[in-house]
Amino acid sequence: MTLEQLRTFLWVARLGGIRRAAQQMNISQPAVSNRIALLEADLGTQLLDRSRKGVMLTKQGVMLRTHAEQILQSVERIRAEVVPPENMTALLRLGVAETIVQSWLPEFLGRLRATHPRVTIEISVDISRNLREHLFDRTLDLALLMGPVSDYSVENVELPEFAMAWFRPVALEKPDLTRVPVISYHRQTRPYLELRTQLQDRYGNGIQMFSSSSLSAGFEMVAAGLGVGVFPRVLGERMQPGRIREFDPGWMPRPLSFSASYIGHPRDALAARAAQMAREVALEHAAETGAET
Amino acid sequence: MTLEQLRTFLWVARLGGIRRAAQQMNISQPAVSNRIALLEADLGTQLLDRSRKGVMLTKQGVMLRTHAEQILQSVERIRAEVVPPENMTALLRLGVAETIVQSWLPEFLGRLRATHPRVTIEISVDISRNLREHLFDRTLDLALLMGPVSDYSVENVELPEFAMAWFRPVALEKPDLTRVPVISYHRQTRPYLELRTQLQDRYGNGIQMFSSSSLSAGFEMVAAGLGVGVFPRVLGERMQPGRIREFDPGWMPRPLSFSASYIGHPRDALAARAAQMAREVALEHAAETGAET
DNA sequence: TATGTTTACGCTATGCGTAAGAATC
DNA sequence: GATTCTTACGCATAGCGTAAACATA
Repeated sequence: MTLEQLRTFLWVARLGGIRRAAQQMNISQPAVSNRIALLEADLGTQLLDRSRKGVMLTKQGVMLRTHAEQILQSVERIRAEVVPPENMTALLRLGVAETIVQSWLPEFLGRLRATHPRVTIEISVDISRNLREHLFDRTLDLALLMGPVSDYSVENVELPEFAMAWFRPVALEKPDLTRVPVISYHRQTRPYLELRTQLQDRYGNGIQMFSSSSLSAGFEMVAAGLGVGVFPRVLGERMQPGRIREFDPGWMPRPLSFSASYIGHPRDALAARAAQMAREVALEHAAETGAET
Repeated sequence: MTLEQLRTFLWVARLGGIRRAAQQMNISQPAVSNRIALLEADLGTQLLDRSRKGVMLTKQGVMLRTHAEQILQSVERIRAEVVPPENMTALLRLGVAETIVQSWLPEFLGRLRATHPRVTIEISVDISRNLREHLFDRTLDLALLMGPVSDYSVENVELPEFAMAWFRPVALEKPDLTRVPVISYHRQTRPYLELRTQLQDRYGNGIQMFSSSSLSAGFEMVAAGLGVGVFPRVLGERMQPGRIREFDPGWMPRPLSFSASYIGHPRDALAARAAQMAREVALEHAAETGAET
């Protein structure tokens, strides 16, 4: 019995097929078949019922699964507790929503690289909707996104909220929301949809909205006089300084809630640790700027 | 990280030396060095302090040890619970005291072979003193001996006691213990030593004792008229039928207590199971013959 | 035929033992 | 110099991927 055999067996059990497990593990499908066959031979008992659509666990397979999960969890704990962080070698595929990029991501990356210098970090900036998807297909280990991700398999570490604010070009002193376009997040994000609903409730259907998948582009549009913007307050203080102003039309959209989310099963100790670190950095950042909550 | 590496590390930790671990595992000493080196490289941290006299665990080594023991215990549990007994392939090196051989060993072996047909059983019959020793140097997996073995590393499963009795040759109606030799167990066994003390307390130093490392030889000596014997009562009923008689000199030695003993750390699931089975068989046997307790 | 498995087979790289080297008392 | 661990090196083989065969709906 080897740990690779157990790990392979668990992927087969989790994904319900040898082919799928092979794909997940980036090895050939016969290699998985072989590992399972060796494990079965070693234990002298059948673990899988092979059928047309994938595989089912036998009674022994079910029992093995429990133990195997425990074992691999212990292995994870070894990596988390025994290995000094500065020696930890791994790849962390990190997905980040742009709002985070523009506020405290640099501090977070700095801290992460300081404590885990041998960890390679691979960053994808995307809208939360896509980040969530990539979390599920396991092409991301950790996502800093508009959360939480409500799925039983995902662990969410709550991050501080971002208070929203209205921004206008300097020239436009008293914007009339029924006549000026409102610029905000990407069409497929929650804040965009919420904002549209609220605008329609208050001002009817005549409202014109622009959406931008890039925050800085959105701010640029506001600064250029194309309309007013609804963005996190803290970002306005550092983007387009002097070219935009905050204003109060009498109401505010809800603050944006973010989370650091990762797959909890199988547990990735590094992702868990990084998520906690993200929370710490974000809280410190919020305390300094004093504005996010 | 592989299970072999963890197992090897544990032996090094337990025995305090790479050479000793190699000896224990029946592999070359550089092989052990290499496994440890690979494990250290994998975890990116030093696990052992190499010194002149064996090795010491580092802080990380101590932490790893705990987790590794847990992991290998889980592996043991898999073998014990997931594998059907009839498919369990293993070698059980069994040490047995002759008293057991002469009473219920055959039933025990029969049951063991029935439930675990693929397990190879290797039997050594010896006096308990030597069995105990071979348990410690790990050349025995399980010993059925006069117990218990009082050592923190040994698990003892209590077996039914054997009541003792006095036997005489048919011809010698009323033996005088001060004049007739007393025949019993091997010189280095506890019952022999206890018996000698009691005889000296009661009759002074004049007592003559014969000892036999073979029970059947001891009975033969009694039958042949060389002296009286002190042996488990149940054995007298089947050995030398008709040629010996029980008698009562007014006192009895203490009953013999036996145990099924095995090393508890690292735990051997098969030995543990066999020990329980020995207890069951022995209790049934005692109930049938009705004489042992 | 489409899907998912096992079997067959050549090849690479891991990990063994032997033998020699290095360190420590 | 005795003891114990590491390094060096040739070699066997465990386990990989490719390709083909097999099973089942």
